Amino acid sequence: MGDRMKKLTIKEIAKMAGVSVTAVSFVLNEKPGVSEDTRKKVQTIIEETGFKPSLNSKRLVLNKSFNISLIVNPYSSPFEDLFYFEIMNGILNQGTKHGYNIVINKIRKGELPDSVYSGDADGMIFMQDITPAMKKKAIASGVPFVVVDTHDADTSLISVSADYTKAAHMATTYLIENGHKNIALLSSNIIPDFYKQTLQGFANALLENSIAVLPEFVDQTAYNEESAYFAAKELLSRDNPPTAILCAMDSFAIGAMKCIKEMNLSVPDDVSLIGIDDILLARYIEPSLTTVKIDKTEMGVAAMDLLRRQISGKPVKSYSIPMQLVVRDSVKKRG
Amino acid sequence: MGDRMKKLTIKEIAKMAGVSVTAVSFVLNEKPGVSEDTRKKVQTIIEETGFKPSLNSKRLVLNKSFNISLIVNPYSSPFEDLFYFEIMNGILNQGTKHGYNIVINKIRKGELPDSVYSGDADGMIFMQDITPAMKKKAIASGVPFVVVDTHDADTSLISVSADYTKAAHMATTYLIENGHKNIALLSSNIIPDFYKQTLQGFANALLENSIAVLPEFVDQTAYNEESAYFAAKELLSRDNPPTAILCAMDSFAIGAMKCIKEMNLSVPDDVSLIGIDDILLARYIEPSLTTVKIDKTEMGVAAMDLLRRQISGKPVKSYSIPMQLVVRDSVKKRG
DNA sequence: TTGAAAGCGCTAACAT
DNA sequence: ATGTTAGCGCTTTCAA
Repeated sequence: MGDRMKKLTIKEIAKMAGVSVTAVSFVLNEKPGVSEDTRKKVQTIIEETGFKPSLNSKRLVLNKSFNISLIVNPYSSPFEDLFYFEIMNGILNQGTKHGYNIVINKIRKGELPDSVYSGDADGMIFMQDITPAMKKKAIASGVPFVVVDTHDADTSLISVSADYTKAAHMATTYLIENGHKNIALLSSNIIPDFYKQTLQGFANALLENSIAVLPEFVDQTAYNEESAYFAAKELLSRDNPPTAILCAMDSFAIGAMKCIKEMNLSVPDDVSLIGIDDILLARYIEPSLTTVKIDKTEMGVAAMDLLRRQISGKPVKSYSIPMQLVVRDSVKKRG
Repeated sequence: MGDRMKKLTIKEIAKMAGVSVTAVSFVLNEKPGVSEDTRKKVQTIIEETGFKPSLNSKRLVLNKSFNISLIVNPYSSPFEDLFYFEIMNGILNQGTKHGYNIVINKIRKGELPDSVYSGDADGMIFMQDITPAMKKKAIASGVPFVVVDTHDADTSLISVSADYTKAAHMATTYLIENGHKNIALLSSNIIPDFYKQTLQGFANALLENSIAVLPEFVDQTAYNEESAYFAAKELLSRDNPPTAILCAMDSFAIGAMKCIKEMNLSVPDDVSLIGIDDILLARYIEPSLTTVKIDKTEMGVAAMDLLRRQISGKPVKSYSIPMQLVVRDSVKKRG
């Protein structure tokens, strides 16, 4: 309340409190160098007036933007968006907690957002793998960054991601434990390392249980729900079709499930399905999807923490997210 | 490329081009007042050096943040988040197009984000209705704002929203056209105006077709998927149960559908279901949900446009989003 | 412990 | 058309 006459600045506050601007600045930033007395006086005035220092000035003088640029790929399917939406929540909470604005930016024409070049980002978080060209640009920009949900084997990049080798291993083992032997893998070669990882986890689990890995049971042609639909059709049209399919992403499982139903087969009675990710939808489809849950909120939190460490010049290491099996209704125990 | 020695500033560029900083500033901002010759010279240097002016300085001198604060409610269910996610996309695209950063903020302890008070937002977009207290604070802040997806009857607020009266009317009419007479409404009284609107659209459609509005067929106790589940159970346990239910939100329909299935009834054979919103999930549940689609991306675009007009001091009027029926599989034609 | 004052990198009013 | 310069509101060095 009170007078809207004069715009409040640190100078005004100083005058009102009868002290120097330096004193006010110190109080605002909780720095030592002012007497208890002065501090009290200033605090009182600040509270009475509801003064909030201008972030813009602070930005200029400190050459810091207090912005974190969250960079998303413009071409992601709704399901992927769903996946990233949860990550965003973690980033947002953790960022706000530490005084950062989270600014959403999309990649346009293969370029980093302008704001990065205008010094308007203290750090960047890339959602999803980035191209080599983008990687180069990111490094050249000199702005600290971390990549979330990467499958890139390049260990020089700081990243937060899930270990899909482990996830695939976990899922496959669960299938085997439930009596399945004819198990297919439905994966994607769009991201080479993703394919490598899922295949490796899948194959290892099979081999550990003395089950052969058959090439005709490994499909790498999926990249979204629809392509997974056709891949599943292919897989199930064989003479000796699999009794279970490991879908490297939940969204693939959704496509596969659609296909199976349309073939008048039943999940899980005829074909069992297991996914990886645990996207929101996994609970709601029918039957609900058994999957390996990757904690996406935690991915966001971890990404933000890693970025903050980088910004303050501390050493950082990439982080791998723990995961766990979520049993629902899409896998059947076989005699 | 080039020397990282000297930090590039407008001053440096001016020196390199052999002109004044004013000239450079004019060129950067595409203002008149420089000769073609000078403009060329400056542009060349800018391109060669890849100079990007500091946004921070610009902010300070123009007393503008170039940030739009997107304020979200921290307590929203995943389905609502889904709804807002699409709106966000529209806001983001339109904002970026006009040089604004979109900063995500959550309401904490009933307070506007700090950044609003620190002059760090040129405008605010509230996702979802705001409380009267928040409304007061928003107005007092002096920062232009628009509310997206409001049901508030207060016309002094600038908002972008869907006309739920119309949506309910549309949905009910469709049910009637399909031979239904015993139709129930499943709505929410959490937001009073939302209830009023949906009820009105529902009742009008009924009355226009000479069908009585029965109080026992109007339920206002839903507010999320779970509560809708119980509300549906109540509705369907009557002696003379409805053959169709209008669910005021798709998420209610999801709860209702679960209930119906668990009662060993079929959608749509025993009970038809229609929703409003067309959230992503509506396509994926089984049976897929017939609903009234509200274009959420367009809501975001419209909100951003309204906000920009406000910021530049132009007159603005609240905007109502067009909608359309999306026929899927949850409504059955009755003899 | 205190305060004066020099910038941070821009924009724009003003003078030339 | 061009250049000079005074700020914008802070932080921080330096002197008192």
